[in-house]
Amino acid sequence: MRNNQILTLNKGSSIAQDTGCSQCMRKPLCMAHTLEDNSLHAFSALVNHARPVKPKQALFRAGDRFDRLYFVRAGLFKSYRLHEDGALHVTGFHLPGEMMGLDNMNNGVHSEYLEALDTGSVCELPLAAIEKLARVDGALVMQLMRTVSAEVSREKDMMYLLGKMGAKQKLANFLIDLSDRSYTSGLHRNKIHFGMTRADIANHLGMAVETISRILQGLRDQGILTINHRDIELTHRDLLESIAKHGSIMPIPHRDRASA
Amino acid sequence: MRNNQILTLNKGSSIAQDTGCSQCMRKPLCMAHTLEDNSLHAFSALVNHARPVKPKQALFRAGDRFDRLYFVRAGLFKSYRLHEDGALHVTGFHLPGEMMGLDNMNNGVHSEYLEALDTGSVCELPLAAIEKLARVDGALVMQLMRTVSAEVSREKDMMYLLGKMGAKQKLANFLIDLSDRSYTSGLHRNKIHFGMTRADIANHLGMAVETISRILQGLRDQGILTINHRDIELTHRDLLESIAKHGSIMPIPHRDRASA
DNA sequence: CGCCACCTTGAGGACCATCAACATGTGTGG
DNA sequence: CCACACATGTTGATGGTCCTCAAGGTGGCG
Repeated sequence: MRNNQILTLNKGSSIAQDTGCSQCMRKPLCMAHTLEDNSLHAFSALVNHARPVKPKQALFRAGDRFDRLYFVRAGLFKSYRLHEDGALHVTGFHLPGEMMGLDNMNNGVHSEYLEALDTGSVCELPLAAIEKLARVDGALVMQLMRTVSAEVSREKDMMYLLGKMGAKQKLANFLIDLSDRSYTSGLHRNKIHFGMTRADIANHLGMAVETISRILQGLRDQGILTINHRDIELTHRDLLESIAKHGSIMPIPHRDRASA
Repeated sequence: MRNNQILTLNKGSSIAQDTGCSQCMRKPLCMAHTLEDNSLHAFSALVNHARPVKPKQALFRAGDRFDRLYFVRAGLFKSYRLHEDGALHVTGFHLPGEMMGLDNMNNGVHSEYLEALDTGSVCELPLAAIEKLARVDGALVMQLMRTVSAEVSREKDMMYLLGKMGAKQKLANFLIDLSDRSYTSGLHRNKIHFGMTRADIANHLGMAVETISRILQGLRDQGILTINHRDIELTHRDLLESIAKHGSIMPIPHRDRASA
């Protein structure tokens, strides 16, 4: 009982009038949500909607031509890079409504791999369409810029996390982030389902799998969350947030501070 | 004998016909370099050129309205964030030709601070202008996207560095990167001049100042570089690159490898 | 000259990666 | 339905890397 009902929308044929943006159930999340009716129509006409994707299927590989942007309609995706020395680095996970594939438009060739962890579907926006759209509606370009900017912002957060935080704080932030994004995608806020392995998480956060395991058990022992395979329930979000912010549980938040 | 000659171009008046993009000495580095003559003209007319900046002067602060993009014309800049707990995080350094200020267009308010480390100058592109320009020339939008995409790509590199590398490897990569970018900006490749303190570097790379110091001395003792205050000369770039790639000096690069 | 910011050097210990072994779950074929 | 293999996850012991604290050195600028 995963997201099959979404896929079936597109199953029978490729006519799929009903998969256009205006009636998309993900519209509130999509970058298209701010567009006016006529702009939305133009946008929708240029998008390839709801292409189904199977688990482990790759949307693109490093070296592939960079000719379109992707938006998650359903499912969970991960992107990663392969470095010269053979090291693999998981650069991100992608939930419904989020943009993917903006890894290196610069030289027209992807630098990342992008693959599905789940059954899912994506919408595709050809790069060539953007230029056209820009002429029709400048606001859309601005919206695209905003989406990209948000991505940049999130990556700076990630840099802070990777550079400055201890293992526990990293994981706490990861969980909260995932929880928030799941919630934005319409799922329950405190019940997270992973599609990724702990190795994926560890790799992404720059730590060892064993450390993930230990910290997770530690949080469970403190009664902050419950674990069941890849399902986690946050039973004490406040405490987890305290760890995410300060690296440990703060007794009572002070309000006075002789700050600089 | 820093970059004063550039500033003097703009000193006398603000008429400054000669500070337009078409004759800018930084043009080869700027995102404007791919534009056709007529597009370039339209672009140039909307840009505020070569605004001079004094050391420590802030171009914007977190909370300021996000209404323009900046391009370094001369000098060195650093951007940083202030986190809830009071922690400061240096998010990047910016050399001539590079774009700055795309930290959070999303909600129209900056999330970073951006300030000059040196005397310098910047060009400003009002956001409102982008929308106009898009209608004139779709290619410019694409160019902007490419610039942004390059930024995203660089940040992913940074995530890898912060998450996966040891201290020595981090610093080696930082030096090489700085060297390359200095070179791109027209300076000598193996003679780097810092405008930033070691504390800034340490903060940026997620390490302690003491570690920076120690590793730098270590590299000096190995004869890989020479240090003079904030001037560093790379005397054995190959060795430094080896450290940057593998975390240590590799004896002889193998060419045969039973890879997967 | 003396202050202050910046940098260096040393000693000790925390944190977490690593190695190793085991547990649990999942899928496959008999 | 069971047996087996493989992937994934847990748990424990050990050591290295690098942060922290502390003290001293250096240069710039009033």
